Amino acid sequence: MNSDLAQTIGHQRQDQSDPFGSFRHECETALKAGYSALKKTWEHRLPDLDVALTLEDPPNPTFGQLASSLSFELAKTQKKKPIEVARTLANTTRQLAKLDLIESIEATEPGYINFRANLARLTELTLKSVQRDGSEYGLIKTHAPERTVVEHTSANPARPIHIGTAKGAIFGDALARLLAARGHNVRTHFYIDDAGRQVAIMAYGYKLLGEPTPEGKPDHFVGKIYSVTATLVEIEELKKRLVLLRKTNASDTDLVATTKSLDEWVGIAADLQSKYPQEFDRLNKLISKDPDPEKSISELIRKYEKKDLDTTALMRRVTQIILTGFEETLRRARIRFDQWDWETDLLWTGRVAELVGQLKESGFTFDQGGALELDVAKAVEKFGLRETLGVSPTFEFPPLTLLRSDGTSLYATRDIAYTLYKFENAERVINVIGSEQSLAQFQVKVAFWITGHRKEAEKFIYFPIGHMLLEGQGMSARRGRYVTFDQVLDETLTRARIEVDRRSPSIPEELRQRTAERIAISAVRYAILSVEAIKSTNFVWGKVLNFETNSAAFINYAYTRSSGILRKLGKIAEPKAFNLLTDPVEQELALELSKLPETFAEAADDLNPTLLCLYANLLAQRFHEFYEKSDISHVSNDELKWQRVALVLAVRTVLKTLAGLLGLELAERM
RNA sequence: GGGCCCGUAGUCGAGCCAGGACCAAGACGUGGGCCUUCGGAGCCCAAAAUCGUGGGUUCGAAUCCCACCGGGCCCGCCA
Repeated sequence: MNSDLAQTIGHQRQDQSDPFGSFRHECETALKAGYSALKKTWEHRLPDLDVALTLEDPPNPTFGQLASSLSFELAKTQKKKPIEVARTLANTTRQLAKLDLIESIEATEPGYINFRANLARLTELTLKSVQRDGSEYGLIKTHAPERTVVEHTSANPARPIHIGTAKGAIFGDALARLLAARGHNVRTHFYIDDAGRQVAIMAYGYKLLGEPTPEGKPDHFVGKIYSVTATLVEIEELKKRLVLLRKTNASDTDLVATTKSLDEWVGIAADLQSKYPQEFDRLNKLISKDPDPEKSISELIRKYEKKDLDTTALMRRVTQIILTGFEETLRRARIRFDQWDWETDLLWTGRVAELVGQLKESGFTFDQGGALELDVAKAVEKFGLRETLGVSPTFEFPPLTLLRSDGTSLYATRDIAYTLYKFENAERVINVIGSEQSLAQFQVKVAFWITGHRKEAEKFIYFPIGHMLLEGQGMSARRGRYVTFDQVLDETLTRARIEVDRRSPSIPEELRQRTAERIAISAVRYAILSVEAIKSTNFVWGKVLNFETNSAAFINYAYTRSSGILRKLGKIAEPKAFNLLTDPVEQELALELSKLPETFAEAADDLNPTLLCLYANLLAQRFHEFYEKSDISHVSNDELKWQRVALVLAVRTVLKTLAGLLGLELAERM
């Protein structure tokens, strides 16, 4: 454990229970006392060590629940064998320790000091804590709450959300949930990139068609128009360029490349035509009437930036249609946003211009053919940022174009202004964005340094999302080789429904559907969250749709089984104590429950929801083991029965907490 | 050419930041068991790993450092 985390745990509020943390604290105190005592008696000087850092999880329960490797460290200076040091240290520590949660302290080969927990006491403490704190159990609050903005998803508003973007949405949403539960003031933002070319193309096509009322899901409807329009316009442009190239006797390589690109687009057009024949033919006719589609589109962009009334109305209208569809999809996935930020608002409010002005004054810009460039490399050297940014001494920072020669801004420029904007009401900003943006995110940081926003530069966190492969291949939006988030949710739901129908035919129809919905959304979210965000994920239908092997179903099943127990019992009573839970499966289960606070704090502070997926899986596993071995409804000893019921209730409480953090939905029956 | 990320059983994937009992968690798949007990979407057992390769640091390396190899991505007056 690092010192930050140790400190975090050490500074926990008194009123928040952390059973395993209390055990850890006892071990630390004992070890510190033992070590100080030893320092006074030994001839060789002992170093000042943070003994808390030497405590670790032993590989298996026979070595206790915590172990210290301190003796290995000391053996060096003492010129003794680690095991000898360990024996002496263990003896001293044992004498000075208050043995409450600690059962025993022993030295073992080759030199560890093992701390065995008093599992009876720990079980009791844990169950009391869960009973007392209820749904707040485990959600220990940070001692340094921060106003935090989490920007995520920010899908291009020109086509439906695909599964790659969905990964960012799910991680971003889980991060926001974790941080909020940790006590931070969290706001989620969606960045609407409406100033770019794609929205203009979409609006262009939409207007040509006479602004039809969407049929079916709005984002799919307008997205279709975008794809067709973009393809047709691109083909027009390539044809024009080819004519020009021939006229000017251009090089063969240029001709070949352009021809090849044209062929590719014609292929894509053929696909689109067969998929959407009506829209394709109509748009094809309409666009061919326009002498210069490219010019029409550029004009839309220019007018929109200037907030021309008619253009603005059109652009906002069509973007809003897409966003309505986005919201519908995101709502299905239990993802919500506090704020939707329009990129064009940054332009209209003058924030982008202001930023460019500041950068110009800094002296780190230069002119290149009328365009304004930011000398990123120079700034990196001037401020000595290589180490701060964690890049090697030979990293070449290319300059960043801030303004085109016609004076209009670029996406990167607006993104810097946007991130600064997010800091206006936050101390920390987390950008959940695809890993391909890493250079761009570096540039944002450098721009912060240049404009004197050093505090912001430190508190600006780039959370990269690794690529999503589709059945082993890269996805391609333009080739139509991608899966939409809606498709994934639909397919998973269909499959979940079949499973529920098969396994629980007695449940009423309406409830079966609701159950299937819960299982489906949980399956998708868990499948994404259980693999670290940075890793590229291979999306395989068979895997997401397989509930028999899916961990979300496994976790839910633990919950369902607990429901079954309670249902069978009918009514329950409070136990007098927790002293009869002595079976290893019971104590292992309680031990797992005792670790929620530490696991949660680490997951939230390290921005690592995957950690909680693993924890949830482990807890479910412990519960299933308990379920197999430990009977409840048939035991004749009532006190034992109610004690076991209390354990079951605690598991249910923690499973619900975990579900809330990860955005899973638990079904009572499945 | 420069850089960033990833590389752990047939497959997927924890552990790496904060080195320690690692003959490496868990899962899928494979082989074998368990339904007169609260729901078998489960439990138990078994086989399966040169931790990409080679050096180095260390009492100790999957973990830190260096080099190399493989895969992905970025280096636009695109977004």
